[in-house]
Amino acid sequence: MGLVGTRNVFKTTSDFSSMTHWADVIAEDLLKRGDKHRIATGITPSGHIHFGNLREIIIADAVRRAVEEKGGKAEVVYVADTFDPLRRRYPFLPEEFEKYVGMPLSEIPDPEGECHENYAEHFLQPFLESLDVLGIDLVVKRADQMYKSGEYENHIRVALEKRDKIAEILKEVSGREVEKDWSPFNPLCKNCKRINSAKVKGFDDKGAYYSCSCGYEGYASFREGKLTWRVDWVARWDILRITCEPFGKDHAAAGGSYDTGVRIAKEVYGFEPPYPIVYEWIHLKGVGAMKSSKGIVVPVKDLVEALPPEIIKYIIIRTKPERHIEFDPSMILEVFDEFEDAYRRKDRSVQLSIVGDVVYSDVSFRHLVVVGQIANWDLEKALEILSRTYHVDDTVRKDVERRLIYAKRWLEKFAPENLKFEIKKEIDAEFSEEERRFLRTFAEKLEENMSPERIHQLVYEVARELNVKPAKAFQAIYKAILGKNYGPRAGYFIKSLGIEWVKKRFKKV
RNA sequence: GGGCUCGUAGCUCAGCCAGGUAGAGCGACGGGCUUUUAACCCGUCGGUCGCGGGUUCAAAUCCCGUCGAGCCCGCCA
Repeated sequence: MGLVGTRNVFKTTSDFSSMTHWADVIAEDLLKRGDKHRIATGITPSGHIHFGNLREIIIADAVRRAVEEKGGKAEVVYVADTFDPLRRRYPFLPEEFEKYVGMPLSEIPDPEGECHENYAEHFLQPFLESLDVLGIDLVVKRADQMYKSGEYENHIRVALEKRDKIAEILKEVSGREVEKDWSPFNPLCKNCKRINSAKVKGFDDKGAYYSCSCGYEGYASFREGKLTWRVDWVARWDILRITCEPFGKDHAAAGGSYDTGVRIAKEVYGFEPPYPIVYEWIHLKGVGAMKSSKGIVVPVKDLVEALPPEIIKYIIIRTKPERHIEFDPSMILEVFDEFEDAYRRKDRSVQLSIVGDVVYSDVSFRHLVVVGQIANWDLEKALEILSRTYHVDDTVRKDVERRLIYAKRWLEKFAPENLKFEIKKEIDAEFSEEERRFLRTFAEKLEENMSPERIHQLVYEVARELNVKPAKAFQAIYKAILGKNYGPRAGYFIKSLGIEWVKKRFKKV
């Protein structure tokens, strides 16, 4: 079977929209070039890694899956730019961090105490844990370790030897002339520990002589410094044998780092640059693009705690990379609806989003939010409630067990207030004579075996009988149970609470 | 100055790559049932496909131009 068989399977499913999914289009393109691929991603851990950053990784993962499903081999590599200098003291950093500006992130202490080995790890670790939850398999490389272990040595030497050629390309492509004493290699100063302040004065085949703005003059081996970004990126492609890389549109601008990278790859190092996937930014509704530097951010960690992984991935995968995403945390419930609907249609974006062997039942997330609150988040209780309206089999049980937790966290973190309720232990409201009469009569007529629909109907019947407005009747019911005058659909709600309990409660008013 | 993306129903978007005279969801409106956790069902309304040219028997779709919106070109994805 192999390739052709696999391909046909997905033809039929994705044909629902009569359009091939972007990840499949890219995968097909890649497979025309070869059947083994390595997809690179890279994020600088200079601050909280956020939802916007995540887009790059999820795109890479989706493409990897598409390539594999079509019979190719692929893996995702994540290079953390841990050797980049701290550009400036960000607003979230303590004042004393001023002194670390210019030093590599891997050489600076954890900004929040001793919890991690260094600055970079502090932001990197939680992100990597989140990726694990998202079911994204990748090879993690840390730039500082790559440099320190000598993986870059040859490429640094070549860059220094061909310094003029690189300068020429930079000028031709970007239109910017580099300074006379420019060098593609930035030594790490032994004295001030900064990686962006030393000028290269000369080099041999093991290292470079430099003079730093701090006054120090010395010699750095090719393991004690890094290449400037535009060259670093290209060297990385070559060292790691990268065939494909998603990157933000900033790098894609004409004369930007991808453009110069293409020429440096071909003319300096002599290899074919990777297949580019340019993607747009994720905007926070009403706020603008997410920027670590501006503090406009939804940290990946928060997201992963409150939303099932497939939903997070779906938000990104259903949208073509080149389109920007308007992310509105308050509207997430609609995304759940859409996802559940797409799940039933076996939508391609859903296939690419699902982690492992997760199977959905017919219980909607919306429903779980209500049931969970009634059951006070107790799984068995929730299942018991559900069993009144669903056939609870193993699939439902397993699904509810997993998603109930998310329903709870989502409710706490993102849900609008009007979806939240709490069953009062004791009646906690004032009632008019009319309301009392209604509740008592209603309680008397309520019978154990009534269906939710029947109960709902009964509200109207009793209200009519007593000449009470239905709206008043419902309000009385919610006041007696929740202490508010609105709540979940009454019939179903009462059934879920247990007829006996409700009868008793209403008689007490 | 250069580049990218977008402009299709009130809103969010699909359709464009491989042209065949417009789709979905939501909303609105009407009804099923005289508000009940964004309840469900049925139905209706709703678009000069930003604008102007060109190619074609045929253009939302291809080409050229133009306007508008957003964004990127200091290593901020």
